[in-house]
Amino acid sequence: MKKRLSIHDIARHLNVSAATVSFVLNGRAEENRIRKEVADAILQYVKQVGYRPNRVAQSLRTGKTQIIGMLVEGISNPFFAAIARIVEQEAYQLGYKLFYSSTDNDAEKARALLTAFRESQVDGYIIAPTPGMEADIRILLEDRQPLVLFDRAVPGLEAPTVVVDNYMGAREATTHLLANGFSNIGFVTLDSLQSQMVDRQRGYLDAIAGKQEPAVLHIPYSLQHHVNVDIIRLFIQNTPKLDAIFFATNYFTLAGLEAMRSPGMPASAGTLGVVSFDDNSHFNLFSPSITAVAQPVEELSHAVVELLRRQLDGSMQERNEVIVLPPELIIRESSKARSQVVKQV
Amino acid sequence: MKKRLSIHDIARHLNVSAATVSFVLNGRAEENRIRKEVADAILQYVKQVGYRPNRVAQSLRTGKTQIIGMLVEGISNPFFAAIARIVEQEAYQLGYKLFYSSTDNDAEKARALLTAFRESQVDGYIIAPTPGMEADIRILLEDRQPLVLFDRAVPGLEAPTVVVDNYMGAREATTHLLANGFSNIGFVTLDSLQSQMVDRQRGYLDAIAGKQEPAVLHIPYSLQHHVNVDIIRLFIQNTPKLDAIFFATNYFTLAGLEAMRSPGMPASAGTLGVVSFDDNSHFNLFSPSITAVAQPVEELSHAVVELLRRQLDGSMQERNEVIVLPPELIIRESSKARSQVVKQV
DNA sequence: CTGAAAGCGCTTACAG
DNA sequence: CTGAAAGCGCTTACAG
Repeated sequence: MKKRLSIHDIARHLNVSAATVSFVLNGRAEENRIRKEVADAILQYVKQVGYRPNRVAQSLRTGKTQIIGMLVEGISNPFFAAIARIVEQEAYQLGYKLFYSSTDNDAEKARALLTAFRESQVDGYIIAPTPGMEADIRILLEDRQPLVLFDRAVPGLEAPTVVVDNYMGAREATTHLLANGFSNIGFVTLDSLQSQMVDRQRGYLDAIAGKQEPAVLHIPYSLQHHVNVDIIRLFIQNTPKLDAIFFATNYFTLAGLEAMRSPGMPASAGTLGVVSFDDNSHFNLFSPSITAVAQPVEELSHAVVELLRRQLDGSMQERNEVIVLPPELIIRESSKARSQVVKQV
Repeated sequence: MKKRLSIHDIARHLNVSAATVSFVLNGRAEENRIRKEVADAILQYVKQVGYRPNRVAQSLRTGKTQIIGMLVEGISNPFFAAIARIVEQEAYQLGYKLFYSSTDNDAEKARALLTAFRESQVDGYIIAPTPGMEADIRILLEDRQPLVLFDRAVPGLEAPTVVVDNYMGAREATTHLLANGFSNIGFVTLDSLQSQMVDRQRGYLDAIAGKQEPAVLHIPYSLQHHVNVDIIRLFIQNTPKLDAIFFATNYFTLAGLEAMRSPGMPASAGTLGVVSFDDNSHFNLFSPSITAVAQPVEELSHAVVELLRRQLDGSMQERNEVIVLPPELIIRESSKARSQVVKQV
């Protein structure tokens, strides 16, 4: 009960060698011309005693762990949770387990996690890179570790990458607001030089160019939620002509909605147009429901796994493919022209 | 660059034995009376070449992986995501990595995951048990694997467990609705015999006893979201006097809110009182904001880690401790008295 | 104070 | 057709 059986225990009991057991268990009985009776006896006995090979020993011997390490920004962010979920399933089909951890966008933490993955000999890496990870990723590339970046590119680094067209998504969303009659659109974003944020801001700026002055709020990362709410509240109060806000990421949308409802806000806050980057399963339940730039989570996950698979099986030559997927604007009530909103209330 | 260094490479380069390097690296230089110059030279060289021990080899030798395997129902469920996040951090403090996977409440999938954990030689298990997992968990217990169950108990199984008081939470929520004048409260729950669901239903039934007839809707697990919406819509339409609904789990609340808004619903649907089991960071942004029975996620996570720690370090004697935490009713708008819209029958 | 050697549980070239 | 042996990279009791 206590002691787990080893392959030698199995072999001894059946009067064969460990090698024979190993071949049978790995489906290589045929090519090693093991007699069918022997193979069957092994399979039957293994099943009977519930023998399970020790993956640690297998890994030490083969150098493969069949594990993929994934670094997301935060697993409680629905966007990353959804991707992790799908990647997990697809990886499983390929015979890999997926282990994921959250970086909180902190390079130190990301580095520690990467080291842990490295020491654990994972077979491949899927990474939403934090700022400051460039050197670490470069080392992985030099050591020819299978690797895919997603959600954001690392400037100056050629690596297999999957991103959405953040620029297009942001420009389209802003243009949509303008078309619906909003004329003083604010942009609330992360104070970050990460590619996805820079691109979203460019999209916003290009859309409003010549039509209004920019009204951009940069919020530092990893403040507490209620601080974000306060900052956005001040922004709204101090930007008098504001009639709409485009939030560059989903948790700012939530903070922004809370800010608009907080006591002491000007009445106009309730009628601000709203668009969010990143969709959320709850956005259609809000009142008004929230217009969002949805990232194609399925396609994105699929592309990530595919790029990794081609490295794992050695079929990828040049490791510089960048896949850019189009986001989709999902139009709901929060961005409707004001007259329509009034009718609804 | 390509070949990773082994402890022997380090030893050879410094003209010491691998044993010496190993002792120094593991902070056991003192007790093995390694000369300080030797120890310093090793540390310095190791740092210089960036040597990283191979955890796979360490694990094979020591039998410990410093990994904890965690099985949740679904990592994209905010309740489980929050717990996984906190447990991950606390485990990390104790020197353990946390690997989590989703069972989807499917015993087959859970069993496969458990096998994978087992083969990977994880040092401990944290499990939200699915129905039908009893035998598997019993085996783990018999093999004296460190183990904590959470969110639900397995009837007939003595194991370290952390749950909230589902009965009290549900009874309190129902009583709250009654006190606010609702008199025909529906209960929408999972068609499941799992302890947490059974307890919530008992809480509801005890609260309404003698005050109204039960109006319970049992929905099978793992239907698609829109099917849940349809089922709840029919339930509302076919329960004419219904004036409030208590949803037994968070995704039913979301489906229910969507059902209430769907076209063709009686006007009264908009004024139904609502309480949800499980809070959600978005519930205060809904209109009306949603009253919820919140589980104490921090305390729960902390208790789970503590119970596991005491098994990992051998300080737990009897493995039958069950920790029951009180949930908290968070009162928001959706359960307010509807004095002005009371229609007497 | 330090080294040589065994062994964790596998896989795989090699020999017969 | 099958077995004996080496070796993956560590740790640790043992010897000196």
